Amino acid sequence: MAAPRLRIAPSPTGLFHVGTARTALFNWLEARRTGGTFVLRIEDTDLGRNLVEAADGIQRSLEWLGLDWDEGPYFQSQRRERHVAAALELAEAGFAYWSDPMPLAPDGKPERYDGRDRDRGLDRSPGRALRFRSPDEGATTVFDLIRGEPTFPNAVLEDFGLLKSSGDPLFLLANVADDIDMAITHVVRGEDHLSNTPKYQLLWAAIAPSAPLPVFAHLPLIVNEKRQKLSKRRDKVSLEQFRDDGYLPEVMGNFLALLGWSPPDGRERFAIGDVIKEFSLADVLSSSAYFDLKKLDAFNGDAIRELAADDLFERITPFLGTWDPARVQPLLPEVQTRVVRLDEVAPMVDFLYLDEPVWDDASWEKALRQTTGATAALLGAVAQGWSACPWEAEAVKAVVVDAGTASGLNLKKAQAPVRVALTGRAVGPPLFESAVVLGRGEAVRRVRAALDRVPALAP
RNA sequence: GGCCCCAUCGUCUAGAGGCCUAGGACAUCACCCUCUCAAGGUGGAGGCACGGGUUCGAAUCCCGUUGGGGCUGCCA
Repeated sequence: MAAPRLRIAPSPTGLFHVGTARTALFNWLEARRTGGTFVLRIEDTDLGRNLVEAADGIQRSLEWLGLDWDEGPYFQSQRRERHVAAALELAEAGFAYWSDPMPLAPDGKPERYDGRDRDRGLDRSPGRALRFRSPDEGATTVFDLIRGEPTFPNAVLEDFGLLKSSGDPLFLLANVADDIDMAITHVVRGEDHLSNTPKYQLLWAAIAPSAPLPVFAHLPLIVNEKRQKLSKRRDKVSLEQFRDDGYLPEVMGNFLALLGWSPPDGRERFAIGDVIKEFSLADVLSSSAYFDLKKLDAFNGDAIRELAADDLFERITPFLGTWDPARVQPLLPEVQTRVVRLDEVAPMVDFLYLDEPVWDDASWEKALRQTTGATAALLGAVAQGWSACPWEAEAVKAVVVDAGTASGLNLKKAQAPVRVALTGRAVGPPLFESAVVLGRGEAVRRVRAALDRVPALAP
């Protein structure tokens, strides 16, 4: 048997959908496992909805995930003539017929087509669309690696459109014609296409009766918490968004692979490249999968913690914007166990870069309560101690411990106002390491500045 | 409405008739550790939608019910 040919065929109508990413991944895995060919085809037939930058976004997203393609990108819009020619041949052969627009319903949309033009023998003319004449009898069976052999009565298939009244090709026509021309052998796509597949097969047989039909694999849908297909309108679905939020590409690939499939040995954490040999479309589950952000976060946090220091440094740099990453580098090991996403780093260490920390009043009030009337004495002692002690974490800590003891406060309480003084917040990376990185001068200055904010008449 | 698909802890899943007293992961709860917050460690709670069959034996096979979803566009 000839080497398989698979394709990912996204439409450039917006950001890259995670569902498309998962479909691309499974196509890629199957292509790589079998030594087949992975084709990228941009389905931009709907000129009105295309976004020029989206096609580029598709390619960059695939690259980001590490999914390389062997052919393409092909652009469907550039194959318009071939699609139209195929459609006209279909009309000529009686597989399709011309049809007038349907009257508008009260809601302003055209009514559902009822087959009224089937036998009118209308000519091709401006304003008329071309429709496929679906068989009235018989049934069409789809051979699906994941779902078995669903069979559809042909009578329920509507006479779907091939060409718009503008003359432009529609999805099914372009999709099938291209799959024929590109000799696609495996159509791996979302389950939402399953119901369209009998139409796909009928069209294929009409255009290229001698070409063997591809084998199908309809992947389970990725759904939201309401178990509905992920939608761009209500759900967070763009890969670009996940990238910008600081999810690691290898984690996204790993997580997406687990939606509907798992390696035979049951392990959950893996690189997609390591799982090629174990992958099998036949092992893909058939029930829909919820996209669980919590689990993605857990995976991402784990992966961040496993990063080597220099790797982490490189990955964090773009998330710091204009800030010099070298400044935070000494604190990175402490930051590493505290972030789940890369975009959490900047707000966690902003105090190192800003002239004044972002002051959180609630944190300060809480710190004052923990130290009651001793805040001023405590901060005074810390400022004095820090001015003279060796500038390393242990010594810096000892100063706070001693200052606390002198005020009758344990370290847990004593560190609170000091932390707010330095970082502006009640939570953050370990205080003493942070102080060391901040620098003696600035640290002491901030403690003194905080001293001025202690209420004169403490409760 | 019609057609099609689906159904194991809250979630992702393991499970292809006896290995199941249903395993793992995330989430959750408790405890330990602890300068905040994390991380880490230990332990706990939690599921085969329901009803019929088939079988010596069913989470696994069959039928039905219920529930959920998809498609039904001159979108893809």
